[in-house]
Amino acid sequence: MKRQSSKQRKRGTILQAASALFSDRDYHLVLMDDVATRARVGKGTLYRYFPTKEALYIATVLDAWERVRVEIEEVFRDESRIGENLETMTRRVLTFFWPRRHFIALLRDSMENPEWRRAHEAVVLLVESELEREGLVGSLPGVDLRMAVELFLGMLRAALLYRDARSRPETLAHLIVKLYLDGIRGLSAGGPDAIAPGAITAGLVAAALEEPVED
Amino acid sequence: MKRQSSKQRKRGTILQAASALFSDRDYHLVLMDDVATRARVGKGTLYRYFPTKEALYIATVLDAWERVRVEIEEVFRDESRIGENLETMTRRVLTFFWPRRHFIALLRDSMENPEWRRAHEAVVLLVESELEREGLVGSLPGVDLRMAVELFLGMLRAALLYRDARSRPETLAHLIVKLYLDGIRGLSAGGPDAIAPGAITAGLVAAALEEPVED
Amino acid sequence: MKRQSSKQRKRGTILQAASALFSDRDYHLVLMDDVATRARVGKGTLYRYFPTKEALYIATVLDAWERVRVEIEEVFRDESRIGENLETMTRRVLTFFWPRRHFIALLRDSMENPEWRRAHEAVVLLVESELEREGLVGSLPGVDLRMAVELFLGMLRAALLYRDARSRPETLAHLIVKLYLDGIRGLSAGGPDAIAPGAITAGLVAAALEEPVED
Amino acid sequence: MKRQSSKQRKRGTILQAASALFSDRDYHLVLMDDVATRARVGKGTLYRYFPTKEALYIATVLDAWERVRVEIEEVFRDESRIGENLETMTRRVLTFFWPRRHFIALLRDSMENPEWRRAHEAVVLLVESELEREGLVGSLPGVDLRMAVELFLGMLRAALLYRDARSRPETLAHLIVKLYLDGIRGLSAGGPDAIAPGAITAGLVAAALEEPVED
DNA sequence: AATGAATGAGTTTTCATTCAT
DNA sequence: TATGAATGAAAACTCATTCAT
Repeated sequence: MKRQSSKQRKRGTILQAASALFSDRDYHLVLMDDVATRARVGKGTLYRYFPTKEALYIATVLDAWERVRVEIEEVFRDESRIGENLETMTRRVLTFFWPRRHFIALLRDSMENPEWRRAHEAVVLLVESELEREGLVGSLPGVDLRMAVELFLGMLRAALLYRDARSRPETLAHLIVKLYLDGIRGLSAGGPDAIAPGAITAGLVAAALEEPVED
Repeated sequence: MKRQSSKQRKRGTILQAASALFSDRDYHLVLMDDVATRARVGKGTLYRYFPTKEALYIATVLDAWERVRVEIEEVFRDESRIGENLETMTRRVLTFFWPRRHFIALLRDSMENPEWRRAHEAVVLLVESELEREGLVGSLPGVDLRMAVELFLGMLRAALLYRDARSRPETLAHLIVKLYLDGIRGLSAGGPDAIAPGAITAGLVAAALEEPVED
Repeated sequence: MKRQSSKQRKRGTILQAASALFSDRDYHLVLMDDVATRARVGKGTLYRYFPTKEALYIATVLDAWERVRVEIEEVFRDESRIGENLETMTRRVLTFFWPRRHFIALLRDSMENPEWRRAHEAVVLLVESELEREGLVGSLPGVDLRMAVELFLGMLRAALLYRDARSRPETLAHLIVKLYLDGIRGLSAGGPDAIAPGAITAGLVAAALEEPVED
Repeated sequence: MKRQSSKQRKRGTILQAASALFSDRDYHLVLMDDVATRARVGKGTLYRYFPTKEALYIATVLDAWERVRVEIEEVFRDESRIGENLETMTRRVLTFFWPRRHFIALLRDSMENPEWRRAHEAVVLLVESELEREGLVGSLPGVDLRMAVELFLGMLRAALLYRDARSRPETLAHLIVKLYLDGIRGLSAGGPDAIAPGAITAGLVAAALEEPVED
């Protein structure tokens, strides 16, 4: 059962090489030659496993999301008390990405490609379900649950991208989760007033709109 | 009101064309020909103002950051009560970027280039000083002020990237600021306990470390 | 009579700037911008005096040959005893080009352009007539006078191109002229035997010819 | 007879194509596309063997010098009587270049590039050693051996560049060598007087010096 | 099945020439 | 008449993809 076919194993090797490269530098700075060299296969072999460079890239990103999903799912499988799961997951994700700093770059443009969107969605849903299970956001007036999760993930990304030498994944995980949960609780306590949009200067909106969007 | 030299005006025209293109698609999918066509100048003219394509790109990103900084600075110039400024700023930034959705892509990898890092830093410092002025984070035990700001910006980015058709900048601004401020206040109230890192499975860390970072 | 029109003066200025540049580096490394800058005129002005870059280059080379011709002619105008004139001329030419080392580069490809060929020819004829007047080569059996002159000029070029720090124009002039005249005298003394071509290995010629000339 | 690796053979093919083109027209008039077409390889292949156009050009010139050196060395390997070798070599070089008239253009600016200078030097040394072996120039008072060789090569170049339809390599070889050797012998017979520089008009030197070198 | 040499379409960049001021 | 900003045709070079071995 565990034995992968030699084919699958080589595919994995290539994917791993591509991951390392794509998360380190921009798509167009990674040459197929580089991938082949790193994976220790001939360049032609790459094309036996992935029809184009883009296909390889897409597979790489999907694979990255999948790893995150698995990482998170594992945590959520065991039942614990509220708040505990979220922090464990956060800690785990941060720890996983800690030595793969640039790996996060692969998770960025997730909306462009339908497959990526789906992979991103899967993670969002997972976190969403957890938040709901913990009774945190379900009843918030006017708050979009999906967006609430995205905000949370946004903080995770920021933490990974802008951490400094003294940062520790555990400390950051605790910080982020506490901040987030307290914030969320504040929202639900705030009542209808909480979502009052606040007056916005008509002029500002007008200005923003009159300037041609596309240029 | 201030008359710009013809030179500055043309530079601006080119920058605007480049912005539109670079925020719509990837660097390598934007041809200098495209920029020239859009800016309605000859290709050679591009090179009179920017020595290379990369220089043009860098200038474009710097310009984007500068616009954001100006946007924010304007708000922070007038004194108001706590929370008000932050929300106004957030609303303003969101509104500014609302019709320039992909523009945010330009602000991403800000750490790669020293100039970008500096531009990013300038914005972070601005927000930081505001948070401090409002007495929000200065006294937080164990919380890195810089990181606190990055987390906030991370939510802003997420909001812009993953907003849906029903999202409104004002609503999101209110949501984010409330969540953030409540969370921050919770942290300062939490005391030393708040930053207890929480036990982390030794195995997890070990696993993360033993796996070659580079793969 | 001496007053040149302002037009002629400016033409001269441009030509001088072009000379300095073209003799220092290859044609395609000299930009019209450089010439304009050096001549302290606008780029457009260049085109009022020379229709194209190539025309400017051609004029530059012609001008260089003309300077050499004038230099030589002056010497040949006054009558002296045999050998004296040739050495004086040689000394003069070497001295003239001494500080203009690369200038000689301008005089190279003289066969390509009909005007250059004519200018080159004029100098050759001048030297030729001098050699003949001195009774040196006129009666040589089987020796092409024209070629005899070219061989002499070939040594001049070599002297200028490959001189070293210790070389002095006067010493070289003396050396070259003495070597040349003694050589020439030897030829005329040698009799018909002197020009027996010497057997050439048939194989060598064959080999040279069978290899496609154009490759 | 010696089987070259396919790699070396293709390199040779490219070099040959480049030679033909570069000796026919100026560097900048030879397009990499032309070279590729003539060598019957794809443009990319050119760059697999030579990193830049300039590198290809440099290699072409080096190759030309190398051919000449080999040509000369072969002659000098067998011992013969004085004067014989020099004429044989000259004949051989002239014969070799006879159908490759423009090829000589490749050997021109040999001082610019250190590698070229070395290649040029190698040929000079070869001839130099032959002259010395024949006891021709070693004892010349005040005559720079190196320069003596350069003068000789200067005549060779002139012969190739300015030959006409009736010229024959054997005749020219005989002429040049006789002229040269008689001249050289005259020098050694001339005694110290021979190198008296001859008075030079102070005014001329002054004029040469005062005129800005750079114009 | 695996390889890596060969390919050429596609890009950036240069610079002689023009022309509005 | 003189200028130099603007232009775009032309040229070097790259790299994903193919295919003979």
